[in-house]
Amino acid sequence: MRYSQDHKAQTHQRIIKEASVRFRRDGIGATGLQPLMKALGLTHGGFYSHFKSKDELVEKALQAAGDEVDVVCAELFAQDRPLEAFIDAYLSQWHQTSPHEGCPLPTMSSELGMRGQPSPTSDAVLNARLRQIQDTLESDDAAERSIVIMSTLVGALLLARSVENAELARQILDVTRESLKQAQG
Amino acid sequence: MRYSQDHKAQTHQRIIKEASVRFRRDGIGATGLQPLMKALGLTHGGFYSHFKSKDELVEKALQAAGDEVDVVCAELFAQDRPLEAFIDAYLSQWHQTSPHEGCPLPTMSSELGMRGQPSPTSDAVLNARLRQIQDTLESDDAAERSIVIMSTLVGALLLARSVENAELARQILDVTRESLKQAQG
DNA sequence: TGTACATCAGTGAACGCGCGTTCACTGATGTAC
DNA sequence: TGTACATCAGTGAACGCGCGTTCACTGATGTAC
Repeated sequence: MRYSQDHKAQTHQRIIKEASVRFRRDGIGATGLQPLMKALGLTHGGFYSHFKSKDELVEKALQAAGDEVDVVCAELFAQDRPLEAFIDAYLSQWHQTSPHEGCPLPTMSSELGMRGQPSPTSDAVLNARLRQIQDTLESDDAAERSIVIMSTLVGALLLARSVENAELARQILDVTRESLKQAQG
Repeated sequence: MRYSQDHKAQTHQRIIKEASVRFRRDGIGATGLQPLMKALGLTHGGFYSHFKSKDELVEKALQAAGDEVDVVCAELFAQDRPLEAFIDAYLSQWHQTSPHEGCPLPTMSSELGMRGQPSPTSDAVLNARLRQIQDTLESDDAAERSIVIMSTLVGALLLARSVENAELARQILDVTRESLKQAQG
């Protein structure tokens, strides 16, 4: 059945959005296209009138996750103390327990790194964050500092999420947050 | 056919060793038991006379990877400037390109975190590193510092491995390495 | 020491299942007259 | 404005495949006599 006007574009976006959630929460490999389409009230066969492969969806979903995070970060970096706001948000309890709505780097990077053909989209997401951090720093080693800060944020969130001991998880976030903020003076 | 003496124990260890390599290199989900056993010159049916499930192998393989890394780290921490030696090794080009022989945290953590039932083995691996770092620090916030250092190391390696741009990857490792070493004074 | 038997690590076919992908089809809508 | 037709988003069965797991079986070795 042919649908009205922009119906296809809407469905296209709904698929990307749901994929970006599932890839971040469950992983790329563990996310099936069949359950994904079913969750949207669609049948799996229709998938290929939107994307030519799962790989293409991965690319689009990663990009969408990046864009989503861009919006949130734009607000954070518009605040009084932008870097502190960003660090607080990145290492918040909310971010720890909401991988599906958060930064795709701690969840998807390892799988993306293991794939045969890595995509530049992952680089774009990282570079967007690096540039934002860089712009808040006055020092002449701003580029270098931004890399260290992002590495620390990504590592701390990854570890906090993977650790069984809830107290240790909390400590990783708290300690890292305070250390990074303190380093900014 | 019944094999001699400790033949079973040897096979058991060979399976664990091969799994620890593949889980770190390819990921847990992407590693099939069939190809794994075949690579050892065995048939897949025999797997279950060694382990009761893939999950049990994951646990054992993670532990084995941890033990393996423990040995390497013991040597590093026995050197003159133990923390610098550890940081240099962790963020070395060798470690970047050898996930299958390296620290299981940057490769396996995200998948372990996504599993329903996380295991304490992952915590044990992390805690082993934290304690080693802690013991080299004189400051009274050694515990906190060790957490931040490990977060940074894990994040930097993860990002360096996942990024497409080789120059950016190199920069992530170099910049983070120097920053961490400098922070030690 | 030589023979009969029990053990059990490893074999290989088979189980059901979900995966990504293909494809002939449907039928409500947009378009042309 | 009303009718005939073309479009194509979505359907749902089917494809081959590899997954984790089960199971009846094999046969070289260790053990008992």
